[in-house]
Order: sequence, then structure tokens, then C-alpha cells
Amino acid sequence: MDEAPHYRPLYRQVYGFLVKQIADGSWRPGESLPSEQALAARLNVSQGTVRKALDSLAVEKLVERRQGKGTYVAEHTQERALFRFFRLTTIGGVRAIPTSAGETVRRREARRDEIQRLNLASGALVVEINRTRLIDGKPAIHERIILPLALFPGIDKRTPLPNALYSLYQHEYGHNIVAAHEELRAELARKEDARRLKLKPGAPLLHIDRIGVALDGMRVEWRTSRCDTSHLVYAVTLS
Amino acid sequence: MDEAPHYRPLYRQVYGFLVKQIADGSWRPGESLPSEQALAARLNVSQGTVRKALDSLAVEKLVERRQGKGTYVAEHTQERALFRFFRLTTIGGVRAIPTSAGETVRRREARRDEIQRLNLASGALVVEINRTRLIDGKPAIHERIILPLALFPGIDKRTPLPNALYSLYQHEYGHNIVAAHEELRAELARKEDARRLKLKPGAPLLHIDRIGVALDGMRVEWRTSRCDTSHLVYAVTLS
DNA sequence: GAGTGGTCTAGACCACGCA
DNA sequence: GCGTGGTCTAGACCACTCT
Repeated sequence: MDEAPHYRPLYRQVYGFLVKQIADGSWRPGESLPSEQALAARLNVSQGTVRKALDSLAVEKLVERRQGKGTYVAEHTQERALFRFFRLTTIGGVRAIPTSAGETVRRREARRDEIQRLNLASGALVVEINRTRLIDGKPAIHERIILPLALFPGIDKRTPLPNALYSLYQHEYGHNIVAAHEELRAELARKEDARRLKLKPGAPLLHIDRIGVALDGMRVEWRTSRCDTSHLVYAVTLS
Repeated sequence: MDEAPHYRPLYRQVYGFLVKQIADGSWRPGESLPSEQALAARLNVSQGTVRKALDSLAVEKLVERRQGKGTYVAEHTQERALFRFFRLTTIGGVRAIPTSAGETVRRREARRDEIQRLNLASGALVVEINRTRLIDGKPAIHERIILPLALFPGIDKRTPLPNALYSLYQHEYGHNIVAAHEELRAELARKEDARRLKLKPGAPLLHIDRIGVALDGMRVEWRTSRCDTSHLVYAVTLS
């Protein structure tokens, strides 16, 4: 007997309704939602039930709640978009701001591995972005970013791209990145790594493979980063 | 005016009380807490307030709640202790079970970096554990674990140590590891790495530096792992 | 059927931000 | 002073587990 759950609590239904509204853009990033009272009245449930749904949304960082003011659709501001999923810090533990250098953008047919990772149809078009990131003015990370063109029409014409791509995704294309699945390996610098990051071939590199997942569960971005960790570390707290 | 918060909500006070009881061992791992009703009566608050505190504890994985049964003090079972903070998977994404080989345990005075990382007094004694971990029978990870002897009296006499150390820490010493701060870098295999992991010197290694933090906030363990990531990846989901 | 946690409601009051 | 979210209470009923 492996049945689907026979029943969804009311607050989960309210939660689903709110997520849909946000995904649709009925309330835009940065805007405030109706008050708990107003939502409760509109949906014919008690305020406590709305509250429970909103609290879940806040935990998942889809909304922000401010006592005395209201509940706001969370926004990937430039600042936060840069750091929410960016785990690299200088060795003292300080976040250094990455800047871009040497950006190239082109569109082409998706390769087999890209089709698989991003759940694309064969023959789909993608945009490939290559850019080197500087920390304290020195090249430290090389990123290759693969985007399905269908989800980001015309993004290859928007050069130069902003520092914080996730903010662009959210505001211009409505794709709200809410989770990132990362896989890390140690590798050796190849010739092209050495050139881009001013290293010797054979130097150790941290290779990071990230799939960015949007609010609706779609895999929206594949990003591979190759990082010189002689002056940086990837810091994460597990709990 | 940088004042301390003027007031702590009731449910936070209840939360603090419960954490203290668990830390003290008043309820032992695996045992059930009193029911919400009973706690509410004992503490003179409403059941809803107790519930809110228990829900926080459940989110932080200090307790587990089972509908129809009760609320239980979370337990680092062998199984879960192994995997809760273990992010290495085989490339298909499957968790492989590590086994131990070549374990050495000795006690000595703490070195400067250990004193700093574990907040020790100078001259404090530590236990150093070195062991190589096998995945699918092949050496893949070398761990060096530093423990303050004061927190783990006699642990150096307990060889061979179990596979899941965190379970031992919790049940035998009352140190409940609830968070791990990890820092990752790519490095090259040195001669001793090469010997232990059957690699060539100069092969890439993932170096993981972990501080294990206990329930009371104490830094209880410093663990450095050096991993051959040719057949493994470090997988983590950011959100 | 008894006891547990889970959901839902209604209402009172508190803390905060703003005009 | 008003409206917002935050806390706290009391009580009803539901879903689950075990006896």
C-alpha cells in the first residue's frame, strides 16, 4: 500500500496557494503581501493557519517578515544574490567580493551532459558564459555557466552581465533560485586553468559543480567553478 | 544603546529549560520526554507554548517527534552518526560506508594551532587519532582527529575505536555534536598521503578541516580529512 | 479506548514601525 | 494611534500507535 497522502493540512494548502502566487509574480519581489488578517479573510481560514504557512515560507527564505511592517516577497538584492550561495571566503573567514574579468557569452546546441543535467530536450539551445572572477584584484575562480536559452531568452545579448546573476534571473526572467546542489572535487590545473588563473599546470584546484534549482523545482543553471584555494577556502556549516 | 534583549519569550525560556535538561542527561538519548500536557502542567504554561519550544528542538534535531507515540531525545545511532555530517558520496550519488584501517591513537601535549582551534589552555593534553578510511575496500580518506583529553578521559584506552565516533562521544562522554563547521581546500598529495592512500605524490586531494561543536557550544573535536576524490565527491545542498 | 502529537480556531495582549 | 507581525492561551477535533 504505497498511497499518496490522503490529506493535506489546511496550512499546506495555503502554503501552496502562496507559493503559486509568488511564482506567478502576482506579488513581485520586494513587494509586501496582504496582511495575515486580509489573507485569512480572503481564504476563509483563521489567522493562525495563515501564520503557519507564512512562517514556513519565511524559513525557506521565500518571504521576509518584519514585525510592525509586513511580509515581503524575498528579493535577491545584488548584495545577497552574490553571497547566498557563495561559500568561498578568504582564509581569515572574511567574505571577499568577487569581480568579473574576461567574460565571454555564446549560444550553441546543448551537449549530452548538459541535456542530462538540466533535463533538456535533445537539440535544445543553451547559453554558455565563461568568466574569470577576481578576489582582491587577483584571478581566483573561473566559472563556466550553462543556461537553457528557452528559459533566458536574449540573455546572450545582455553583455556585460551583472556581477550578481541570480538577481538578474529573478527580476528579468522570473526564475527564483532557491536551492543549489553542489558537488566538490579536487583536481589539477590544466593548461587553460593555468592561463586563466595565472597558476602552474598541476597546481591543485577546487572543482565545484552546481545545479541551481528554481522555486518550481526546475533545474535552471549548471555552473562549474574552478577555484585556486591557496588564498581561499570553501566554508560551510553542517547541522 | 546596545542593550541585551529586554525580554525573552516564554517559549524560548521553555526551550532553554529543555536544552538544559537534555544536556544534563536528565532524559537520556533515545528516551521519551514527558508529554506536552505534562510539561505544560509542570512549567505552568500552556500546551501551545511547550509545543512551540519542542518544535524548535525538533528542527534542530535535538529531539524527534512521533505522532501517536511521543517526543524522544535524538540519538546518534551508529547509522546516523556516520552520515549526518559525512558529505562524501560515490559519484553516482550513493553513500558508501566507510570502514577503518590502520588506526593509531596517542596522547600528547596540544600544539599551538590545536590550542587555538579548540580553545584550550596552553599545556592541555589532547588525544590524536589517525586512521585511514576505506570505501568499497579501497583507501580513500585519511583522518586526523584531535580531542581534548579533559573532555574524553581514557578515550585513548578504548581501542579499537568504533566506526561512528559521534555515537561514542554522545553515549559515553555526554558530548552531543550538533554542528560542524567545515573548510575545504584543494591540495596536492604529499609523500605520506601517497603512502596512506596508495596515490602518487602530487595527486589532487580534497582537504577538509572540521570543528565539531557540541550542544553547549563547546568546540569538542578538530578533524582534518584528506580525501582522494577521483571516485568520491563532496555533496552539499545550499538553501 | 486511552494517550500521544498534529491541526485549527478565536481571542487577548505585546512589541514594533510609522505617520 | 493605528496597523503590522509576535506571543500566549484555551479548547475542540483529527491522525496515529499501542494495548
